[in-house]
Amino acid sequence: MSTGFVLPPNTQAYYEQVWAFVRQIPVGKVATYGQIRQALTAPEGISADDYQLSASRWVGSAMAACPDDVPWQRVINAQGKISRQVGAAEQKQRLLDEGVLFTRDKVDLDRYQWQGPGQSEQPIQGLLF
DNA sequence: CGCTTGACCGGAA
DNA sequence: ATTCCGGCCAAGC
Repeated sequence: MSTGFVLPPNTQAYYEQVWAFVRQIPVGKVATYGQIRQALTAPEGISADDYQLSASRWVGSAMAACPDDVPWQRVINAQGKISRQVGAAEQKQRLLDEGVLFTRDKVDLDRYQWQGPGQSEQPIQGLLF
Protein backbone atom coordinates (compact mmCIF):
# COMPACT_ATOMS: atom_id res chain seq x y z
CA MET A 1 0.00 0.00 0.00
CA SER A 2 1.19 3.45 -0.69
CA THR A 3 1.31 5.34 2.45
CA GLY A 4 3.83 7.92 1.48
CA PHE A 5 5.89 8.00 4.60
CA VAL A 6 8.73 9.92 3.10
CA LEU A 7 10.59 11.03 6.16
CA PRO A 8 12.75 14.15 6.30
CA PRO A 9 16.56 13.88 6.12
CA ASN A 10 16.97 14.61 9.81
CA THR A 11 13.83 13.20 11.34
CA GLN A 12 14.74 14.03 14.90
CA ALA A 13 15.42 17.67 14.09
CA TYR A 14 12.08 18.00 12.35
CA TYR A 15 10.29 16.37 15.26
CA GLU A 16 11.88 18.89 17.62
CA GLN A 17 10.43 21.70 15.54
CA VAL A 18 6.99 20.12 15.68
CA TRP A 19 7.16 19.73 19.45
CA ALA A 20 8.39 23.29 19.89
CA PHE A 21 5.39 24.53 17.93
CA VAL A 22 2.90 22.39 19.81
CA ARG A 23 4.26 23.57 23.16
CA GLN A 24 3.21 27.08 22.18
CA ILE A 25 -0.44 26.23 21.59
CA PRO A 26 -2.34 27.86 24.46
CA VAL A 27 -4.92 26.13 26.60
CA GLY A 28 -8.30 26.18 24.91
CA LYS A 29 -6.86 26.23 21.40
CA VAL A 30 -6.02 23.53 18.86
CA ALA A 31 -3.87 23.19 15.75
CA THR A 32 -4.10 20.81 12.82
CA TYR A 33 -1.39 18.60 11.38
CA GLY A 34 -1.48 20.48 8.10
CA GLN A 35 -1.30 23.80 9.89
CA ILE A 36 1.85 22.76 11.70
CA ARG A 37 3.30 21.53 8.43
CA GLN A 38 2.72 24.94 6.90
CA ALA A 39 4.03 26.81 9.91
CA LEU A 40 7.35 24.98 9.77
CA THR A 41 9.91 25.34 7.01
CA ALA A 42 10.70 22.45 4.68
CA PRO A 43 14.05 20.83 5.42
CA GLU A 44 16.79 21.55 2.91
CA GLY A 45 16.75 19.24 -0.06
CA ILE A 46 12.99 18.69 0.15
CA SER A 47 11.02 20.28 -2.67
CA ALA A 48 7.91 22.26 -1.85
CA ASP A 49 5.88 19.58 -3.60
CA ASP A 50 7.30 16.70 -1.62
CA TYR A 51 6.98 18.67 1.58
CA GLN A 52 3.35 19.45 0.85
CA LEU A 53 2.64 15.81 0.11
CA SER A 54 4.36 14.20 3.03
CA ALA A 55 4.87 16.58 5.91
CA SER A 56 1.43 16.28 7.45
CA ARG A 57 2.33 12.71 8.17
CA TRP A 58 5.70 13.72 9.54
CA VAL A 59 3.79 15.81 12.04
CA GLY A 60 1.68 12.79 12.92
CA SER A 61 4.78 10.69 13.36
CA ALA A 62 6.31 13.36 15.56
CA MET A 63 3.22 13.43 17.75
CA ALA A 64 3.30 9.66 18.09
CA ALA A 65 6.73 10.02 19.67
CA CYS A 66 6.31 13.27 21.57
CA PRO A 67 7.80 13.87 25.04
CA ASP A 68 5.57 14.23 28.09
CA ASP A 69 5.76 18.00 28.21
CA VAL A 70 4.07 18.38 24.84
CA PRO A 71 0.31 19.09 24.94
CA TRP A 72 -0.38 16.48 22.27
CA GLN A 73 -4.13 16.62 22.78
CA ARG A 74 -4.27 20.02 21.12
CA VAL A 75 -3.31 18.63 17.71
CA ILE A 76 -6.22 17.34 15.63
CA ASN A 77 -6.88 16.75 11.95
CA ALA A 78 -8.03 19.13 9.25
CA GLN A 79 -11.65 18.08 9.72
CA GLY A 80 -11.59 19.16 13.34
CA LYS A 81 -11.70 15.56 14.51
CA ILE A 82 -9.45 13.41 16.60
CA SER A 83 -7.27 11.26 14.37
CA ARG A 84 -5.93 8.83 16.87
CA GLN A 85 -7.84 5.56 17.23
CA VAL A 86 -6.44 4.38 20.53
CA GLY A 87 -6.78 7.00 23.23
CA ALA A 88 -9.29 9.14 21.37
CA ALA A 89 -11.55 9.28 24.41
CA GLU A 90 -8.75 10.59 26.60
CA GLN A 91 -7.81 13.20 24.04
CA LYS A 92 -11.40 14.41 23.81
CA GLN A 93 -11.73 14.56 27.58
CA ARG A 94 -8.52 16.56 27.92
CA LEU A 95 -9.79 19.07 25.39
CA LEU A 96 -13.15 19.31 27.12
CA ASP A 97 -11.30 19.98 30.37
CA GLU A 98 -9.53 22.83 28.61
CA GLY A 99 -12.78 24.31 27.37
CA VAL A 100 -12.70 23.08 23.79
CA LEU A 101 -16.22 22.02 22.88
CA PHE A 102 -17.22 19.31 20.42
CA THR A 103 -20.21 19.16 18.13
CA ARG A 104 -20.85 15.67 16.80
CA ASP A 105 -17.30 14.64 17.75
CA LYS A 106 -15.95 17.59 15.81
CA VAL A 107 -14.24 20.77 16.96
CA ASP A 108 -15.24 24.09 15.38
CA LEU A 109 -11.89 25.13 13.93
CA ASP A 110 -13.10 28.63 13.11
CA ARG A 111 -13.49 29.12 16.81
CA TYR A 112 -10.75 27.07 18.42
CA GLN A 113 -7.90 26.88 15.93
CA TRP A 114 -4.81 28.68 17.16
CA GLN A 115 -3.71 31.35 14.74
CA GLY A 116 -0.01 30.95 15.45
CA PRO A 117 2.63 32.56 17.67
CA GLY A 118 2.88 35.86 15.87
CA GLN A 119 -0.68 37.03 16.11
CA SER A 120 -2.84 38.51 18.82
CA GLU A 121 -5.71 36.60 20.31
CA GLN A 122 -9.32 37.36 19.57
CA PRO A 123 -9.11 40.99 18.36
CA ILE A 124 -12.88 41.08 18.07
CA GLN A 125 -14.87 40.14 21.10
CA GLY A 126 -18.46 40.89 21.82
CA LEU A 127 -19.95 40.41 18.40
CA LEU A 128 -22.00 37.52 19.70
CA PHE A 129 -23.54 39.64 22.46
C1' DC B 1 14.19 -11.58 6.21
C1' DG B 2 9.16 -10.12 4.98
C1' DC B 3 4.77 -8.33 6.12
C1' DT B 4 1.89 -5.02 8.67
C1' DT B 5 0.82 -0.81 10.18
C1' DG B 6 0.94 3.98 11.08
C1' DA B 7 -2.03 10.66 15.54
C1' DC B 8 -2.54 13.17 7.29
C1' DC B 9 -4.17 15.91 3.49
C1' DG B 10 -5.97 17.59 -0.72
C1' DG B 11 -7.85 16.62 -4.94
C1' DA B 12 -10.72 13.61 -7.93
C1' DA B 13 -14.57 10.55 -8.97
C1' DA C 1 -21.72 13.76 1.49
C1' DT C 2 -18.49 9.56 0.72
C1' DT C 3 -14.89 6.76 -1.09
C1' DC C 4 -10.45 6.29 -3.35
C1' DC C 5 -5.74 7.57 -4.38
C1' DG C 6 -0.86 9.09 -4.26
C1' DG C 7 2.95 9.74 -1.37
C1' DC C 8 6.86 4.78 -1.73
C1' DC C 9 9.54 5.44 4.82
C1' DA C 10 10.67 2.56 9.33
C1' DA C 11 9.97 0.27 13.57
C1' DG C 12 8.11 -3.92 15.44
C1' DC C 13 6.83 -8.50 15.32
